[in-house]
Amino acid sequence: MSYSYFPETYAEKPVRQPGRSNYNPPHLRDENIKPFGYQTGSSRTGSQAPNNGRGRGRYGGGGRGGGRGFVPGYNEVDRQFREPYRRTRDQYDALAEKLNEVELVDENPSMGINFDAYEDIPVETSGSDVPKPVNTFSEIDLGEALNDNIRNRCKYVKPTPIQRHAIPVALAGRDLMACAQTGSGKTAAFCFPIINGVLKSQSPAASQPAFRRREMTAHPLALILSPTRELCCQIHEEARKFCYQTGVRVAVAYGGAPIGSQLRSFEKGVDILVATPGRLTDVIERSKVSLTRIKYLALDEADRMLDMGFEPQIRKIVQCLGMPPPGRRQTMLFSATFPEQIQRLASDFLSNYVFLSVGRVGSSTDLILQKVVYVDDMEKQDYLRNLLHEQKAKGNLGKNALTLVFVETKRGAESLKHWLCQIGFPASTIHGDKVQFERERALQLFKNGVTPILVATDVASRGLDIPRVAHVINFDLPKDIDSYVHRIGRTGRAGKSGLATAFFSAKNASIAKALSEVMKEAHQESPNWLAQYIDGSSCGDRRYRSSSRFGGRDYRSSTNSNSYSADNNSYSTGYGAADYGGENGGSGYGSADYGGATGGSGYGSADYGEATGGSGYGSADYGGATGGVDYDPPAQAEYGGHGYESIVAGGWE
DNA sequence: AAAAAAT
Repeated sequence: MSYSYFPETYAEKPVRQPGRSNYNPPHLRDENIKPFGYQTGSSRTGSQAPNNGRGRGRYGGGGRGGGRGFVPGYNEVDRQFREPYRRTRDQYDALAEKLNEVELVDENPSMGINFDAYEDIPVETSGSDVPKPVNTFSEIDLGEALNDNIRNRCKYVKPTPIQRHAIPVALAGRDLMACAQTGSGKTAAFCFPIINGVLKSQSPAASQPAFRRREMTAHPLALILSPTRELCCQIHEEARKFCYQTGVRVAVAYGGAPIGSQLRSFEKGVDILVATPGRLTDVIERSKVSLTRIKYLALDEADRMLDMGFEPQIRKIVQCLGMPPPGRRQTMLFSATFPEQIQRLASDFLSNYVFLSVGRVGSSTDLILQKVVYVDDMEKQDYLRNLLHEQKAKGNLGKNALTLVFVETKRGAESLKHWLCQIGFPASTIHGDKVQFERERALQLFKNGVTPILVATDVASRGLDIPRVAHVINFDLPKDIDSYVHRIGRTGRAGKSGLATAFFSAKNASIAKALSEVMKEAHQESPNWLAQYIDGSSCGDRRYRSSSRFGGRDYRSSTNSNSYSADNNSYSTGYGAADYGGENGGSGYGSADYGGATGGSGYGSADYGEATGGSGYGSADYGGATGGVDYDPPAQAEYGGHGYESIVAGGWE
């Protein structure tokens, strides 16, 4: 197919028409939302969009509009940063410096942590001489600059339970294995002690003479490892917020992104390096980074990092690439789940460690309303369509709620997204077959509400903190209960409530037992029919059983454990619509959030066009967008609701 | 049998 009428240069240099566009995509027409990008007003959106398949070459330049619309000043720095050709080394450094010091503002300050939700949560610690927990940040000596950032910049008022217990342990220099429910503030729990330690070490990289001379090998004092690139970025951003104006240098190393800029960022010194394993190994082997001065090692999602596929890489990094041995470094492992055999494996990396668990290991929070429905594989799409239509019609999750749909395979993700777009639900996908650039953009489009549905593989199951995800749908249930726990943990974060719906089919018998246990622990009602799948094929599956049954326990023993709050009273969570309904309607997507975004450079129209159709699905998507299929709800979109049993709790209305 | 993680 030829689009010769459409000049090639057009895509490389998107034409910006002055003024605002009148175009408002159909799915937003009756809702007065203007997400990123629409304000730039290119006539290309939809109607003229070319059908170019993957289109990356063409869109290379236009793609990245306003990923950071909420960060004042960031776009300008970012834009300059992306025009390397005419810049000298010094200009580069100046820009890098500026980028490092750009103030990251909390995207959504109104979404503070709801601490009431965490009261009476059971906490278990074990190990010798466990340091006492604290109740306030001021009880901890984190230093003036860090305290100021915590209180005034990040608006953290008081520590979450995991922070109350983990920070004193970490500050005492002890190794730590910590389990805490999803969304309860683990990142800060390991970042604060690390930053404090770096500050106390008297030699933050910026002041080291070696780096004034641009020594070619960086020697970070702290290493934070994560299992996915997106999580790596997220931790890096968090850490930079905490480090603002402390002089502590945070750098990031992950695959799929150009290595050059990452390497340059190391040259002026690194105190804290946030990395994924592959790229880290690469930069170590190029002698750009050395681990010999590591004093702090943190593994986020530690159980994932140490499971079968990952463990050799981690072992290599921790044991073979110059890292000081346990005892000469401080090691902290964090996760929401920690199967016993992984704990056993992890003890290789630890020395006289404290085990800490807030809530039960591998349990989900009460804040998430979990539903399981039986849906035949053939009927899943129909069911999903009804569910989404009902959700939209009732608006019971709030107007701007985001829905995260998990599927089993990368291909499945693409085809489901394609179908969703066709029936009038703007969706995008994130999975490992996409290039990093596309992955990050999909996430951004989802966060911004341009595509309020994200279809994802397990790449998005762990750690990602996406505000306003009101509904997690397990279109395909995972084989592994830990994955289920992490997936549903994308909602119900920071003390907010959330909804999780699982489509259970005959294929999922192996997870039935573990699933009903997880639901029981979180005080959820599991349907009676689920029991009939339990005794059949699941009894042989020891792995899932053990992870659930021994959950909450330090595998070493339970004899020396101290219980701080034994009573496991269920706290009332109130599944009213407040969290995702009125509250967000007011402050979430109000002018504040999108005001900033609109002022930014926004998404170029090229971006929007491609994202709408989704990239990587060949011509049909783009053609679809052009023909108005993707964004034009088909006739049958009117929702009857007949014969469709409502599975959403009454309380949500 | 799938997903993720370096080029």
